[in-house]
Amino acid sequence: MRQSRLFAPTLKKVSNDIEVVSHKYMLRAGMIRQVAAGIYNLLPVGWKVVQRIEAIVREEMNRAGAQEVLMPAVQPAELWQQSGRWDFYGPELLRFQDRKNGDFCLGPTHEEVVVDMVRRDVRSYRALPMNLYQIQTKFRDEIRPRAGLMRGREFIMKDAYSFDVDRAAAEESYKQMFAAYERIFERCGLDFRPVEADSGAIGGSLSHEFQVLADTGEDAIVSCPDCGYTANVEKAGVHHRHDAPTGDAANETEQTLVDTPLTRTIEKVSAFFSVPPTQIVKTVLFIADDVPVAAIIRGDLNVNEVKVKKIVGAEEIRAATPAEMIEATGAPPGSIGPLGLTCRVVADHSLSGLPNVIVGANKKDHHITGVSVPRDLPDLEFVDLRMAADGDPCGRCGGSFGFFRGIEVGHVFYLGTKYSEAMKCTYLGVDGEEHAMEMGCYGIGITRIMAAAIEQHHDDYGIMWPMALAPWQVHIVPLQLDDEAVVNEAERIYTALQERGVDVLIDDRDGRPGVKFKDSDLIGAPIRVTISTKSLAEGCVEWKLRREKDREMVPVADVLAKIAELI
RNA sequence: CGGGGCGUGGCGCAGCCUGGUAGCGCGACGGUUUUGGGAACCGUAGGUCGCAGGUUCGAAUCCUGUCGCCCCGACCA
Repeated sequence: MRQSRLFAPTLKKVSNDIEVVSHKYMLRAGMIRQVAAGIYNLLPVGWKVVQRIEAIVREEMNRAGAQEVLMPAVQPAELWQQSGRWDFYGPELLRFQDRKNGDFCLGPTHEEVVVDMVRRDVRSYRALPMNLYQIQTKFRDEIRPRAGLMRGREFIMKDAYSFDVDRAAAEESYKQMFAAYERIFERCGLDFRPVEADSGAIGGSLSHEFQVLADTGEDAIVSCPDCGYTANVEKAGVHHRHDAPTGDAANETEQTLVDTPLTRTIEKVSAFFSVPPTQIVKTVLFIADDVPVAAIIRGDLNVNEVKVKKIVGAEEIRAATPAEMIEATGAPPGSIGPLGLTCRVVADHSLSGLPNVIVGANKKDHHITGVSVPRDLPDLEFVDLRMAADGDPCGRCGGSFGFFRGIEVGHVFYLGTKYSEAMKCTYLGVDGEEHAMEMGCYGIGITRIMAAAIEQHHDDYGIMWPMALAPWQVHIVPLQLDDEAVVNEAERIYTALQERGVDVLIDDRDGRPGVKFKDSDLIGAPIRVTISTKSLAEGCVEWKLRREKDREMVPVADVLAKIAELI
């Protein structure tokens, strides 16, 4: 590509409130431009990188035996009503009507459509297993899109769906996809971890996220250095060490009702009584499928909503509003507690056996001291409700969790028969009976990979593409365009590389060296070859790798071979 | 959905508090000189100040409403 013709409007500056590196550099390198909140144009450079990622994904998906299809972005409500998600999905699903007032939506995912496609034409166990994938534009009307392509409303996704005869076969498909994903992210040059994840609203029971390590990531992950257990904090099990004091009668004290004005938070209660947060019971009220549930935990810890949801077996869960708290407990936020509640109470292991704690009194601005958990709350069952944090004991082995942040670039789910049953996607088995197909679904955020790659590969000057994702592997930068020798040599290398199938960009613009170097660093091709009057006088060109500081003079005759070594 | 902020030539910003000629830097175009890390000079073009009302002799500036965008939190396959 000739840079004089390239539509890559590079910028020296972007607005001050663009903070995330990948967002900034994609704008500055002229890869993307915003159209609306969370909606972007991909300019030639950005699109080229997307195509690189897509090519890798296709190769590995095909290698894993999946078949590519293309499903529509616009989907009829009817299918979503069949799966039950038309009512369940909420405002993230962008709905609209056609001219005949028929209901439609823009697909945020494609379970419904793919199941419909398969159920129409796949009738026999002989056709299974089957794995169908597509690379397609998704739309999710996110509450708050942010950080450029990191969380857009419209984005490009690879989604795959596997169909199998039984659970064992489905798990085999899952494993194949898992392995394919490892190869894909490896080839993309990303430092990533597969982590155990909550399966969320999409359902199913077995689920892993592929997280790219980055401080700007939105997800929190804990990992145990001892046993290797790695999980999203939403899912991570926390070990219960039995280091809590036992409920000795000798330690037990009388309950006392205390007037505690202005103590709405654990910190304030802690300060009021001059006791550590570990001697306070934190009570959090949730509404699980319209029913209030109180979760209690030691004051220094946080309740994991997802764990509560699982324990009570709810479809949906949310924090209660202040009005709901008063209705359920008689007290506003800050004063609720576990004693005398009529709603269900679930307790974290951390409270087991505690003899002398402070709880909310379920009376505005009052707490009760001297509460003994074994004596006063004898019927509790203790479970793991704790939001995993840095240093917490690993749920598998009790080791100490490390904490890091990640960008979710892939997610694999085992779905079971959730959709196939709801939508009657069945096959005729060897036994001559109809069976619901066992499904899995597997997503990769293509545009998000591009953002994640930049998060991991950049410096103060711009992007440092991994070879596999680079829009161009080689950037040729001739400096003196009025020097025929310089131009000729640059053109010779340019043509030779093209003939060898190398993707190469030549800066044939008549500009000053500084401008060319800045743009080159910004766009981030891995190899830069600078050709100047000075270097040619020695029979050399200047060789510079984007990732490395040093430049090197390389004889003109050796350049092509040297490039071949790296590509 | 709660909190905060911003909409002024293509881009980045000042001006607003205290109403009275719309300004700076970059970019673009023409020219001269330049050419190893975002050049200098001369000249040119380009703005209904997000939109709609209101107050006023007069509104980018004050008031009301509205739309859009950004950030934090909550939310999220």
